[in-house]
Amino acid sequence: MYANVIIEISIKKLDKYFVYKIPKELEDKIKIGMRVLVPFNNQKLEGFVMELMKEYKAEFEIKEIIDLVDKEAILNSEMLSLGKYIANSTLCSLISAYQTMLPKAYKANHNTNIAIKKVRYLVLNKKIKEVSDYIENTKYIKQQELLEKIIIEDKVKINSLNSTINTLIKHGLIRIIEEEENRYHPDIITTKKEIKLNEQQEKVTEEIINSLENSITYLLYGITGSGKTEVYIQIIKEVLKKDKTAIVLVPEISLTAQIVSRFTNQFKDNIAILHSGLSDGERYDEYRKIIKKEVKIVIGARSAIFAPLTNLGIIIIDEEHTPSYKQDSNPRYNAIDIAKKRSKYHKCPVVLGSATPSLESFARASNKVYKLLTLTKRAGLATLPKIHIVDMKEEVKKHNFIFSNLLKLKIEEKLKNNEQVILLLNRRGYSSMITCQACGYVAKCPRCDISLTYHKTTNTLRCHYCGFKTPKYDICPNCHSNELKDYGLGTQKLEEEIRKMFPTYKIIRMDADTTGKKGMHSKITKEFLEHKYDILLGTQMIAKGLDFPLVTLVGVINADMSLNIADFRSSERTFQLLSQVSGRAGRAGCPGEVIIQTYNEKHYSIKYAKNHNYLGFYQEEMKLRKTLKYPPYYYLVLVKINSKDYELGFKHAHKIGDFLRKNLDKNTIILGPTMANVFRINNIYNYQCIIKYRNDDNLFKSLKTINEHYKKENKVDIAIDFEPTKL
DNA sequence: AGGGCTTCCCGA
DNA sequence: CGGGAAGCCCTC
Repeated sequence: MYANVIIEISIKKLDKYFVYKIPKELEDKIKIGMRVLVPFNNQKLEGFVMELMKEYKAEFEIKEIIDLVDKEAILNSEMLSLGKYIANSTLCSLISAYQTMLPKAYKANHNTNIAIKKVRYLVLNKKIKEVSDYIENTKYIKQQELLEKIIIEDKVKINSLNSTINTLIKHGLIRIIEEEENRYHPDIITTKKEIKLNEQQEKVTEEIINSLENSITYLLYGITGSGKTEVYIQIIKEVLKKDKTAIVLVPEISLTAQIVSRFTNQFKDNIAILHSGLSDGERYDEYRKIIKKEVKIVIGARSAIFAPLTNLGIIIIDEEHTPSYKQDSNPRYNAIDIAKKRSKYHKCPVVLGSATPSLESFARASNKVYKLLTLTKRAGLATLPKIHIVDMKEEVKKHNFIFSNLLKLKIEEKLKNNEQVILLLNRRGYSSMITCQACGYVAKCPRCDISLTYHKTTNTLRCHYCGFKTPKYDICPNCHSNELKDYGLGTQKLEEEIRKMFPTYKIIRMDADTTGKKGMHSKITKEFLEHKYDILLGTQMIAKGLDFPLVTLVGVINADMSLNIADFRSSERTFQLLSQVSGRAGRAGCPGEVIIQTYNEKHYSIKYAKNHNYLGFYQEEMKLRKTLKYPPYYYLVLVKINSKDYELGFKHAHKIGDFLRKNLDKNTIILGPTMANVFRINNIYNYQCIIKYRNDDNLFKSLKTINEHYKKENKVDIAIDFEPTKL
């Protein structure tokens, strides 16, 4: 017998089947989806068995499989076909598709030693009666204590042996057992008891429950605080009753103790949790719970969509508009896509939930591709917060550069009432750039076309693209004057300013720099929730999914930052961000207020956010998308052409542009090649073509041809991104 | 990816 | 002439 195997090297050139002979003794053990150890060009490598064949004729020498890696296949048939679907639809290598579907513990050459953690316990080896007799007759207190402890607790965990234990074992009174241990124990906060659903929630839940056997995609559009999570929980309860399983996806950043607790309070240990905060070992343990069918619910970030649950009954994707559901590196898959694929396989519904659905999703709901369900009322007694817009152009005249009078006033007021405040500023670091007042010099990254950000806490200048850092200097390297000045506002400077303004209050900053270490994110949110701080300031990571009952004021320091990004989605992103962060204010009964500071107070995404008017925003933005020929009216493909060699990149970018123009439909629009937004990153030059199309039969075939062609090219790298999240 | 083989460049 | 870096090829 022979096997077609894919090799665990994720390189475009090796993206094909290799044939191996199966040794006689492995013939009845080997299965498709198993990992095998094979000889490959003087190396021993791992690979996946993709096909089994009785005969194979070849003009090259066929080598033998060395051994099986697992006893069972680690890719079941659904996963096998999902991987092929990803490879085919995103034009990535098959092996990289499987690698993203599996936890690191199943990958070859994962240098870390991820083993199953075993813990030793002491248990009784004799009847309690005999042990009790022994306790009464022995004179050793240590032995008595230990035996009593075992009697009470059934089993006692030990790290090492000692003479007490050894003696008792020798007497046959106790013995050691080994058990597998799960490393991950999420922080559990006991949350409010089960809330009674309001009429709307009831109706929505019922609608979904009534068609749990169908592969339908629902768009659950529910304003912030309308109790979407409660609806999810009710649906899952129903799914479990049918002995089926559930996947819940949430954005990475909101996968904190808070949301997890909502589910664990309800479903106890019937849940596996998968997110990037876990160590490889913890992740392995969580994953094994799924394989061993110990859990029926999986909650996780993007890649949890691949959880190998069988008999899926529902897939829920919360905050469906979040761009992070699309992976923006190699297998450029979209978790929502995968969800739909799995929903077809399992004949179960997908629920996409959001307070600010993506235009694509809402348009699909309007066209009846998705079934629209709405929640328009906030759960409980909460009302929507009042939103004030502050025109910063006027404030600047009063020399208020960071805080408007109104914001200052309101912060004081809330703090005096012993309430909490959240401030959003979507830029980390201290200031956005360093320039010389004398000669106009701007500090730039030597490897990228981007100016360096000053980080005061480490006194360094950093590049937010490639990670380059250099100590801050006070003398201009160009004209040697000492007139270097920093411009722009980052979270570090904001923190400094607030501390100056409110020295007696406790302030905490949350951004990529303060949450770098494992567990910091949940630590900060937990402590803020416990009111150990009065003000939380941070980047957009504070905007999502968190629920702080004492927060009555949310301030957006500069709403223009996300507006000024050159991307056709910047208005949509701004509207979503403002709506999300506004939702943080005034949840549990006490009314909330939001202050948005901006230089574009007339901009429609700010105006509609002020009035909590999603539909108004949707309609206005859709008009624009239509005239500008952007999604949802057109589909997009981004073709990136990268090279270390400026000239070569240019040449190939044009070659690709010409090829596309020659081969694609005449109604398809091809933009470029142009230099990418940031042309040079880490000394690599980035060119791009953008394709806009509605339907084009030649498109996929042509892109595939390009992709195949550049597998062989070493000096130019291309990446094809279907439905990119940013341009 | 990574190892082996060829090519090419330069010098105490 | 020789060593070492750089480029190129192959992998069932």
